[in-house]
Amino acid sequence: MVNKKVVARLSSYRTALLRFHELGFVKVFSDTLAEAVGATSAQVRKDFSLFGISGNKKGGYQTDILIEKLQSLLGKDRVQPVIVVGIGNIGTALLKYRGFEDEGIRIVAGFDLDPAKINRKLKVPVLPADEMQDFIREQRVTIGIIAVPDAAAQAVCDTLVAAGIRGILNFAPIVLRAEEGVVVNNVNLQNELENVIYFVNTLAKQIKGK
Amino acid sequence: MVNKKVVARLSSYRTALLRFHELGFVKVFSDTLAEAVGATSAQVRKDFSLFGISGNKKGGYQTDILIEKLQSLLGKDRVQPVIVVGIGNIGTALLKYRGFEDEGIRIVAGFDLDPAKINRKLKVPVLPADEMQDFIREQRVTIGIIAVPDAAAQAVCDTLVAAGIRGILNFAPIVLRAEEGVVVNNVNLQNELENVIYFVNTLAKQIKGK
DNA sequence: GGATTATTGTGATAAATTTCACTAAAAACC
DNA sequence: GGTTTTTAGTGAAATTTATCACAATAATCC
Repeated sequence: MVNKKVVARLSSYRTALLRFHELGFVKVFSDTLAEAVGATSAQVRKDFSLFGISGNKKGGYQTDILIEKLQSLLGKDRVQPVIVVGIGNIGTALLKYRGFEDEGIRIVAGFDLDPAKINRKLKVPVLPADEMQDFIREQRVTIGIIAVPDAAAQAVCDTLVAAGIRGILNFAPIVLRAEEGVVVNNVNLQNELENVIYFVNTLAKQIKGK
Repeated sequence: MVNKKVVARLSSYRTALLRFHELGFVKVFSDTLAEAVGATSAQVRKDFSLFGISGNKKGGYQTDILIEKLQSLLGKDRVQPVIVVGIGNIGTALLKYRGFEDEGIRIVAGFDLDPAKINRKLKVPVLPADEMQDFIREQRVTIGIIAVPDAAAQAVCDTLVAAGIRGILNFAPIVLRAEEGVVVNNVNLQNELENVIYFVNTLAKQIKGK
């Protein structure tokens, strides 16, 4: 069954494959790829099998074809417009990050309540929050990133969904409630850091899972 | 068995509990907490049981005591000094984020190769990369955040570990190799966003897992 | 062209994680 | 003080996820 973890591995395979391709690898084997992403070769093959991707007995997978298939699965064959709500520290980092452009992701605008943050002249403009819904509808944006304080996150989520957003990457440390059919993925950087601290303090070796 | 996922839930329980405490909740029940973090009540109890945390039949858990125990488990009873390597977009966001201070995490310095980024006058100074090892040793820092380009990440990792770093939060999209006993936690924001895009494109409802 | 080798694809198995469902105990009620 | 109610704690069961191990097959070698 396709779940978050498998899709995350798909992304990792793709990233690794782009490197291999750059290095001139015409074909790649499941165990090479496995090593590159920290998985087992059987898992790589099982994952591919799940998405109907097949290779060649003895010949491995042809790098460019494989990349092509992953691109398609991950929605890279068209540019995905994304907005960022909350132009604080993380929001700003995401707005400024130029690497997304090469990856089929275009941050098209940021939104904030604070008038001091508004700037329409930027390559990626920062607009007032009250223009957000119209913008989403007009530009047909379906993906949003929430990077506002936790107290505001649910309201922002509701507004986004009402305007047509179907997928949310949420950095606020709360569980967002959204109607069926809306994808919510939570990232909590403080939790991630606390995880490291926990395992360092308990002298564990490698973090299991993820 | 204690794994990354359980510890992540521990962090989430703690965050939710702080809110409950602020709202004046003296005690809290497993299903209240479960709802707040998007888990089941049985899971909350199992998790607590794993860490030897117990409540009261019918009475739930006393909020302040529970918070105290989680604080201790997550290393909040002493301030954890952390350094950030790579003062790009994410690195800058982490350096500037003031919220860590209240959470027992102190970003004590940033490091970068680019002389233009160096600034010793800041509240959190940004120092040249070649001062990093001495700094780590002198300040006895054990946790590091890697926010450098992927090509540089492994070298930074090696340097950090050689200087005494025991835990790494890695934002570079590669698998870091580190000796046994060094904790590595990988966060890949592009993957997280691609995950949302995938599930939106395949019309899925809620992301399973995580 | 037959034998050998390397690698995929996958059913079976194992391991990990979560949920179920029930017991026990404490509190509240009458 | 007994009865009822509520919730923790936890073995057992179910589900999910990952690994194993081997058959099938294509390339290579001799």
